[in-house]
Amino acid sequence: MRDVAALAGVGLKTVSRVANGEPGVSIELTARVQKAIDQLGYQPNLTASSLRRADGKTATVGTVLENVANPFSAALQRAVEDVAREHGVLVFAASADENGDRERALAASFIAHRVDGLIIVPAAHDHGYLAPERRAGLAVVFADRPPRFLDADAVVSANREGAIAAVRHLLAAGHRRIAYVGDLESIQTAAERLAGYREALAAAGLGADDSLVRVGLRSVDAAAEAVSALLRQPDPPTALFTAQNLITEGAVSALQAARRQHEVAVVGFDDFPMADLLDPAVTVVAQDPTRIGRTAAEVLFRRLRGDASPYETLVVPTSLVVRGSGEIPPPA
Amino acid sequence: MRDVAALAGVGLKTVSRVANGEPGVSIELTARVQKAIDQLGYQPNLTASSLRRADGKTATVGTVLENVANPFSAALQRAVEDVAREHGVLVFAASADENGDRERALAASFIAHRVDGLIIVPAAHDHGYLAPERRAGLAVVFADRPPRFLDADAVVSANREGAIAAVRHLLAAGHRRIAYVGDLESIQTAAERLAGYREALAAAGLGADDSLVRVGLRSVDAAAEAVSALLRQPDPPTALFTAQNLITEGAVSALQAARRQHEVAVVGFDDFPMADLLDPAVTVVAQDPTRIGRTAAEVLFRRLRGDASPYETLVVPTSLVVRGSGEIPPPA
DNA sequence: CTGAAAGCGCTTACAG
DNA sequence: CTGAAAGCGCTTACAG
Repeated sequence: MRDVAALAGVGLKTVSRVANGEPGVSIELTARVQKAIDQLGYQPNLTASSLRRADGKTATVGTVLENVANPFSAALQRAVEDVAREHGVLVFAASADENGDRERALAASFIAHRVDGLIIVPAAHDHGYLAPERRAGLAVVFADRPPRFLDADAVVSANREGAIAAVRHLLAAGHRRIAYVGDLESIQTAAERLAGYREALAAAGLGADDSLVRVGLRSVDAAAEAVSALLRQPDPPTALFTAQNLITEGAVSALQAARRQHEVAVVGFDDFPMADLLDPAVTVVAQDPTRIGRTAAEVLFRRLRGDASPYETLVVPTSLVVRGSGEIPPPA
Repeated sequence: MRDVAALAGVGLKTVSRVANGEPGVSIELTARVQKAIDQLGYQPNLTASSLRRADGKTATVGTVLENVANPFSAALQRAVEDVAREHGVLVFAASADENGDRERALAASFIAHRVDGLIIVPAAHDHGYLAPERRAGLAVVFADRPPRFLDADAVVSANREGAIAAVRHLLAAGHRRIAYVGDLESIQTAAERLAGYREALAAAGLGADDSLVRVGLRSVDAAAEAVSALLRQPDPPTALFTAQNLITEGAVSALQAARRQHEVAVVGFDDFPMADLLDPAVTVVAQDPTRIGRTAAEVLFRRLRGDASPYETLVVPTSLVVRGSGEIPPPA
């Protein structure tokens, strides 16, 4: 910028005005400065300007995802990117892999880089660590799961309602022995889905049968094994509610291995690619990660614009996508 | 930092030394400074330090992907993130959606934010625009596709060889009428795959039959329609080489709709989730986006460390994953 | 071992 | 309309 000013024979401030499109520079000087800019290939340094700028904004935000490589996180990230682009803001992406320490480390790194805001899919179990930063002006929105020990904006799926819809769908097909196959109960969304499952069964007058509940499954293989075991037990389920993506995949794989995919009904929570091309096609309660991401980003930018209304939790509805596997009737 | 120095009763430089873990500060002063840091909740400002620092590095890099939401891009992004983390570097992610102007705009934005390096999956057809920045010290590595009109490092898949392997596999099963269903020929990787297809056929003494080549397909639906049309033509193919992810999905969907998925062989280029759970499971030539991303990032960080050896293009091999659809024999 | 002065590239708050 | 001085939060290059 100094070089541009020297070449154009003007003051530093005049170059700054031209570079930022500020009004009040004569046409003649504007042209001279522009010419010098082009000639030197000058590129403004946003990081320097944000340092001095009154609001201190860097025009960057960070997302802490579960794992960019999984479709849910990727769709959420893309939605955040699209909203950020409308605001001329760049997005850092990072994966915490369900590791609370990693989440904290990533948040700290984002803060050191002075992001304006953070969108976090919680891995940690205590978000109090963000309180001081927030007081210092950082905007934070939680996505997919609510924060703990911190009052903040959050955008989540209707987990309990979605689970209820899934189980009701199986009940309507005539099933009475419906298994729940799910992730760690310590994950808030997983707990909500299990609660929904229990609530739907209770509403139908069915007691809880713990032999039909399998939780704590952390991989496709673990889910497949759990389903295989369920199928082999004395009084097996006639239908499965699989409470998450990878678990649905494991369940389908186990049913195929046992050649029972056309006998045992399945409704999965969360949609996945190719679900409609499987045989049978898989009925799911679909979440809407794009809408979750977009909504979270919109809330974030509202806060950055100064909105100081009370924090709120927005719930994004799920939708039942009927494809075949969930409509298999129980054996006569 | 000024506040910390005041509270600890030391000079600014001493705080700087403690914050950066530089040696040569007495134990006593270190303790006093540390206490002040904790008490004030001081967080160093990386963006300010990089401004003054000798090397000017910001400890950030940017990736311009096709679209974070697709599995290939997402896996690549994740691999870049993992390598960057080892170097204490944060990663911006952005999607160009095959739009060259968007790629340029994103690169310009990253440069304004003073990233140390860029990993680009090319959408533009001329990368000369990066030459001045590179001279100014920016590191750039291209992934998945080579750059044009710019000498630079690139990491790509063995597209031609992979296509040859796919077609040879179908030839070995006895097929003679093998269709090519692919994306825009203007995409360099797509052109390579088509060339590989032609080369493999020629090597088997089979002439080119243009009625079996469908290109320019930009969506799942377009691919499905093209395959439906192929199946209806007078002398239909007995096997399909689908040259990309979404096209394979469309082809499988069209075959299922025609109930011919067990009669017409398919080998796809690029693996996809659930390929092994389809009926028949889909044989593919798998790319390795994780390795592409990791390799590109490693090259980038080598350059940032000062490696000035000649630019090179690294080729990541593909692998044939035999699952069923590619082993269907031609009708007797 | 410690710290005062200068400066990174820019914007702010003025004065002309 | 134009620009010189001060300062954002830090590191560099010194001097003690």
